Amino acid sequence: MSSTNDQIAGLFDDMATLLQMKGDSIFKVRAYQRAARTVEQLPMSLEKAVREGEDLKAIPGIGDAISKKIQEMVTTGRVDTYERLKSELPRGSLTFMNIPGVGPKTAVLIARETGAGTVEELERAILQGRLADVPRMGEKTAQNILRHVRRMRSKKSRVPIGDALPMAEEVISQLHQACPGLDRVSPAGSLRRSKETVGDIDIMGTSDDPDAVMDALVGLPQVREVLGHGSKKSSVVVQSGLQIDLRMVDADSWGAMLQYFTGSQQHSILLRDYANQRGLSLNEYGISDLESGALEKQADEEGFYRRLGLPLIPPEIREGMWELDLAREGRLPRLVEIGDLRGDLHVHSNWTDGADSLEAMVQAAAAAGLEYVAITDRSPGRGTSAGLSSKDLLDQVRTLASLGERCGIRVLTGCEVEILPDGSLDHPEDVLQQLDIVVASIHSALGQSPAEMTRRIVKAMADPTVDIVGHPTCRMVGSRESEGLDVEALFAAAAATGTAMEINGNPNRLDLKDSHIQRAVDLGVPLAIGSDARCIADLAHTRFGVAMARRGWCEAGHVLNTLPAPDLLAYLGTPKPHRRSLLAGRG
DNA sequence: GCCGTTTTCGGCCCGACTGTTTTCAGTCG
Repeated sequence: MSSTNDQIAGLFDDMATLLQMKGDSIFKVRAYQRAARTVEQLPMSLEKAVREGEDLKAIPGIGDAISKKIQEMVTTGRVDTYERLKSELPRGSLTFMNIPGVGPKTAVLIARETGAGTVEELERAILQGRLADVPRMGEKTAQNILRHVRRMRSKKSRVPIGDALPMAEEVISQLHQACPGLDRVSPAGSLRRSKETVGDIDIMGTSDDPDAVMDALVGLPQVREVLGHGSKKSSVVVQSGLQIDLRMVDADSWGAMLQYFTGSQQHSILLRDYANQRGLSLNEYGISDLESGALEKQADEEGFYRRLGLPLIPPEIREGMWELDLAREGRLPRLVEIGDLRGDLHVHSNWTDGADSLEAMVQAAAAAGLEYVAITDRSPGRGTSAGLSSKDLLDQVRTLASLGERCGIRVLTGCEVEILPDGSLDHPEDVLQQLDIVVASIHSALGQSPAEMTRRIVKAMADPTVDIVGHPTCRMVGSRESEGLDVEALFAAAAATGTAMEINGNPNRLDLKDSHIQRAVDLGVPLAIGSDARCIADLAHTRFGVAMARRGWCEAGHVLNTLPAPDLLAYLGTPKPHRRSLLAGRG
């Protein structure tokens, strides 16, 4: 029997809900919710941790009872308490919790009183007027539920950051154009924390004339529906189906507001608890003294944390894990920034499946201020997309010789070589040896078992010519997860052989993902942030790679392409097992 | 159910909004 961390997190979320439906202690409910959030983000597999007898109680928010339930889930595939709780409540209760505005109390009430077990049955009950008759309901509530059920159907669930961030940036730029009085403005919520997908877009701003900004938002051409239009908060749905919430706040509370609406909720709970212990109380306007009740407004976020005796905690790690403990001890890492990247180590051209020429890509990389760029076109592979034969690759190497000088950037010759199903590489060793850098990746035979995949990648890492494993887990955001792949084994091999793992910035991949990056950092695995660009515009995808790296607590010193060009070349010129010391200790 | 520079017991984040209420429960972020 096996259970993934996500399944265990889902179980704890459901348990929290069921306990709440039963009217159990809200603190017990919150304990399960916290455990769910923690498990979801854990950098290592709980199943493996249980098998190896590790102490789960060292994990924040996991104590005696929950640790036993994790063991039960991993060893038997089910948790008795959960099954029992579920059987005590009416069918449909958990389902109705997915309807916005319907919480545990309402979900049980409508399941019990209407007898509905599915959303379709509930919809029929509402149309027949059977919900409005239920005590504590009413016509208005019934119609609201109906509206939400119908909107739920047309709304897509979560949107990748690669779509959401540009959309938010466009809206912000449109608002600036329309409203000269718009002063501060920033994304908040999960978008500001750079989660790989977001449920909606939160934007906050300050202005002398907030109404004008709100009017501008609801009047934007891409707005499909206006859900709310006030002077403090407005909500719209844009063409793509994504919801955008805009809040206009007073400038003197900007810091407290931004902190509050950035979350995460778990981070807020821990921070407020921390403040309470120091005689302070936090809300979205500022910080008040518990005794006197006097409120100090906070105009900027740094001051907000400083008032609590803490350094500014970067939004990307505000997830209620270890960030508060480390902040208190002054041991927060200095997370890698986009400006730390000196080059891009994964770029394609129209010699294979890219859209732009070698020269155009190199020029664009130079214009972006990079010191170096590696051209890494695909090998023939077994797939349909045309890769470069070994002969064409060597032609490309000769073509590149003069290009860098003309464009004012160091050009590294390279390739993205396919790791064949047996773990061998798709170019002969003597060809690969002539390149500055080799990225080895998998695009074919994805149907192999996770164990075969693991062996295949580990074998490729043993090859002395392989510098980086590209998109190492072959995941695709929202559609294909790397379940079963032995990431621990990959990282162990990477550390042992001195092979770097890529953080692929293509927003459809984001591979490694945040929790894997965190684990890689812990294990001292070298990392490389690459755009995997296929056209000039894609070069900017490194910013998504950096965002994921930051969520993975990654510092500049962990990342290969923060090295200046001469240091990187010296690194690549050193035999793999001896490279580690050249990167370690930086940043 | 978790947790401890006041504690192994007694605490546990905070405010806004909504609808159905005669003073508040439920939901959300």
